[in-house]
Amino acid sequence: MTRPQTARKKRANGVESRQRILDAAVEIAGERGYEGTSIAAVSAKCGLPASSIYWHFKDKDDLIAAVIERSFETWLAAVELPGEEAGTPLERVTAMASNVAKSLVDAPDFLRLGLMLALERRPAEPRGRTVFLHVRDIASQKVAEVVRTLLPDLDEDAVRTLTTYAVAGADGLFVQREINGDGVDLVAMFELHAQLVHEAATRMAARKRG
Amino acid sequence: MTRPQTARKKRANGVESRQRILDAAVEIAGERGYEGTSIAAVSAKCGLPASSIYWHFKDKDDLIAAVIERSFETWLAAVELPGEEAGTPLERVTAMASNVAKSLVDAPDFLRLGLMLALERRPAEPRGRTVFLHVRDIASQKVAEVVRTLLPDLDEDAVRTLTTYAVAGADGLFVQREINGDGVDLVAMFELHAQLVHEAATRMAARKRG
DNA sequence: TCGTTGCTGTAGTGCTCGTTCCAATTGGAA
DNA sequence: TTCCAATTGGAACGAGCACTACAGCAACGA
Repeated sequence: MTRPQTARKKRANGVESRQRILDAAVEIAGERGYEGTSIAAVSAKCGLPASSIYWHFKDKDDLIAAVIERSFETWLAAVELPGEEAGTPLERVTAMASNVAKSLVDAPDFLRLGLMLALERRPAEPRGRTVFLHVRDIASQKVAEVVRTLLPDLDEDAVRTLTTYAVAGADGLFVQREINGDGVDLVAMFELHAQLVHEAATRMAARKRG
Repeated sequence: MTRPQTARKKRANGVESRQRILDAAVEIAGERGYEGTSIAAVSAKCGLPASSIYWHFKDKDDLIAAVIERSFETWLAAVELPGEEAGTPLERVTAMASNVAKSLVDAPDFLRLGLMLALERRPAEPRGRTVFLHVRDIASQKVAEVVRTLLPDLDEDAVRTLTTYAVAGADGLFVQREINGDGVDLVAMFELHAQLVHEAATRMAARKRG
């Protein structure tokens, strides 16, 4: 292994081990879902014994929740509405959609695991599911805020409808790409989606004014 | 193997038992996914011992595949494009979307389980996943056929893009409803979706002609 | 030098899983 | 009646699961 014989790490491995466990867990959980993620598999992939995993995390539930939390933070950073200097509202929202698409292509594990957790209806809901629904809510509110910023005329009902539709389209296009692979140009589809949502939004705003 | 087959009485329970097993399995698998569906749970729910399940189905994989197959048939029957007497193309496609939405509200287990299977990436792919991807492909082709019927001018590239987008929207809206519950009016959202897709389609057709 | 803290390594625990084996039961065919 | 095939019932299997108990060891503060 990569254990430096000179100048041993300060303390043991603490922080780094935690990261290694999370790295292994996000990969396995992103592929196999909650039940499919065994502690033994995570242990094998990160090279640390099960007892280390249980030293860092309370139980499997806690581990999965931490996986969701960490990968959401990474992912959220990639999703920002470009500033006004980036052009017209349509151009800005299209650029944002394009960024979301790229981040989903680069790191699909987060959303794949999240959707699997969200779809399951187990009697005792895992904490990971709750965490995902929470961070997903944050993302939704961000989308709603973007809609309000770009089209201040819209009433809250329209904002809610558009937000639901926008997020649903993102989920659905992601799923399509997961299923059909590279046959789906996710960036192009997201840009089309942004365009259609923008169109629907302006029409709703016009109808309200008219 | 020529058997008289004269309105024979059910020997033991044969066909009915098979249905009972499938009924129990579709419910559990729709809630808990592949790994979460244990033979013991199915056995408990349908009241038949595990050995009966293994008499009717080769193994767990075979059972899940049969679940997908049967529920797809039920579901597909609900999805037809209304005939020309139903009005304009937009009205017809909107009505079709509305029907799909209703069928998903009534029987969400099929798509929920299918999406869970589709998202998982296990080393040895379960047959249920293959079956779902196959029946999903059938549904997609049906959508493509509807697009071609209503707008014969479109080239195949546009048809493919529109089909992908239409199916993705359906998946995404379904997921939204699974997550947010009755807060999402699935029928209304599907009708909005149909409208936007129709709009995009006519614009694509016009751009080609122009 | 000593004790404490932080983490790793080994070797389990009891439980549930998918699956199998085989002995009953049951109703029609001979 | 006897036989057979279609089912059911029950018990057991080895494997893998989440999780734990506990000893060992490296680095610090004292």
